[in-house]
Amino acid sequence: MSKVRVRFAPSPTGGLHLGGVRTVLFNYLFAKKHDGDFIVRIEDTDQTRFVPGAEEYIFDCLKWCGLEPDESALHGGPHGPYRQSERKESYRHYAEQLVNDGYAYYAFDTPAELEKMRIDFKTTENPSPQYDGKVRMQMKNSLTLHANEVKKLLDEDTRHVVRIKIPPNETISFTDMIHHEVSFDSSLVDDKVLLKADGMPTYHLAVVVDDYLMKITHAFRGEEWLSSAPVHVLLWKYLFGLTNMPQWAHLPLIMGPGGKLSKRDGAKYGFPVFAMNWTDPKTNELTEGFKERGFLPEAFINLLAVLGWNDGTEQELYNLEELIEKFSIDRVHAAGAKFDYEKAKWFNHEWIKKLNVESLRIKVKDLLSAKDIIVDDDSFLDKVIELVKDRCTLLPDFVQHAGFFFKMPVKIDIDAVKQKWNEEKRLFFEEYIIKLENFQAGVSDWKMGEIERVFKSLAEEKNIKPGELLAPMRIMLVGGKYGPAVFQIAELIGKDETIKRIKNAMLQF
RNA sequence: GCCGCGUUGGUCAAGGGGUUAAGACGCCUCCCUUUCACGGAGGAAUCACGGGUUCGAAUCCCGUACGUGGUACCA
Repeated sequence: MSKVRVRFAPSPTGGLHLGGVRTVLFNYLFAKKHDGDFIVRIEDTDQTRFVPGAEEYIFDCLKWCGLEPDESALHGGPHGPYRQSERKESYRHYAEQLVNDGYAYYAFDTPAELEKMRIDFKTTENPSPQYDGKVRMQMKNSLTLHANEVKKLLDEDTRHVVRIKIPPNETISFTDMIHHEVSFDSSLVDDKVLLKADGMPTYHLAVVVDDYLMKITHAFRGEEWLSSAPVHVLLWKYLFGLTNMPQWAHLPLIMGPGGKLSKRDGAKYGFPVFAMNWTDPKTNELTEGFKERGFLPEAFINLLAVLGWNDGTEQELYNLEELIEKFSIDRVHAAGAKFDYEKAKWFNHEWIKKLNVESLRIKVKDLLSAKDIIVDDDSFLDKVIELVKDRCTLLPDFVQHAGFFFKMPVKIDIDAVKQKWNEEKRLFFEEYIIKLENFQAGVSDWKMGEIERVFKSLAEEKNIKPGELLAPMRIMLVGGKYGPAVFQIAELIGKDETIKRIKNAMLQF
């Protein structure tokens, strides 16, 4: 029985964006679902495109998402190597085999000559002429030149490329797992470059050769590749046989609010487009990632999975195990989807509520300490997290909602109190402080119910509505109009701290 | 321009000949809450258009429009 083997080929040109992560995710889910191998092919050859640090970055992202490739496969597994640079020799071999078999040819045209062709053949009906069956016989290649001349040029090491010779008037069709039957008229496909002048393969050659050598059975990639699929199908036919070709799945594109989701200027959307922070080594420009924005990996994976896929039920929240169990390629949409950041935040909120305290503790602690809020008692932190997590959408929200339990608020929303502040209320709080000071030092006495009872009876005595006093009390303790019940906060931060905060705040009113 | 792929509320979507066309996000109203949330109950809002086929079309077919991708010695 042949085992399922899928591979993800990270594009080394920049950060790992939403579409990229979803492609990996679907690869991963499919592999795990069928108990197969999930491996990575690294395109590290092309000097002009490979960006230093990109490989490590991609693995960091995959690790964060919990989608790491199978180790054994990565490091010298049975069908390695997985680095394109380590296969350099074989691409030339296959390219030459194609030429010898008459399926490809050497082309000696210079960039200037190509440019000239594009101008000469340009018409209104055909604004961008291709190097194809209609023009190839008028170009400088091994089809038009005499054999001797070709040999001479080759011997002289003349710069040349290898191009595939697309046959005329054929219908090239294949079955895509998502789009089903897809077909192309070969006369409309151009003679794509297979081997570049520097000896490096283009994606077209590399992907076919690698998939064959790596024994890939199913290939998932973005829909932007659908147009070049006929070239790949032909290469499979010429090189390894159509029966060995992997099953294709061209995944729908993820779109931004105004159209296609661009990797660049993710800032204009107001939400991240990369999994993790990415610094462009050329420009040193930093693009914020979902991780740093405060997303949980569980939520990130979840929201991406249901963008273009659903299991037919009303379930929307899935963990990785459930996704593996429920995933089915048949239920992946053919249509592209617009990314909705509001819904993305909802997923994160749901996951924060769903996750237990242990999973949140370290993340919250790090966030707080980054704001100089020191947590020395983990069990106290746990209580606080449990208390406030329902009101946190993004992880950094914990700073606002949990910070005041550990540190007196630096900024107090004075304006919210000032207009309604008066001498009566001042008197109330002065007396309340005295009452609070009378609480026994023993912890058992300092309970929210008791603190509240004292508050209310004093308010009644002073003939002030408790509602009038609760708002200032809250602002004194937390700094703003948010957070859990006031007296619960008072209980948690303790007697001394409560009194200290009331005193401190009154000075400012 | 040509080629490919697509089109159910603002967004994600279920539904694949007969449904009052699910559900979720967002938005609005109300309840709960002497804050902010959570939670609960409601509400507004959809089958791109035109032709067929059929007793019957969101669903099948053909056009058109629109969107999107490709049209590189980028992936």
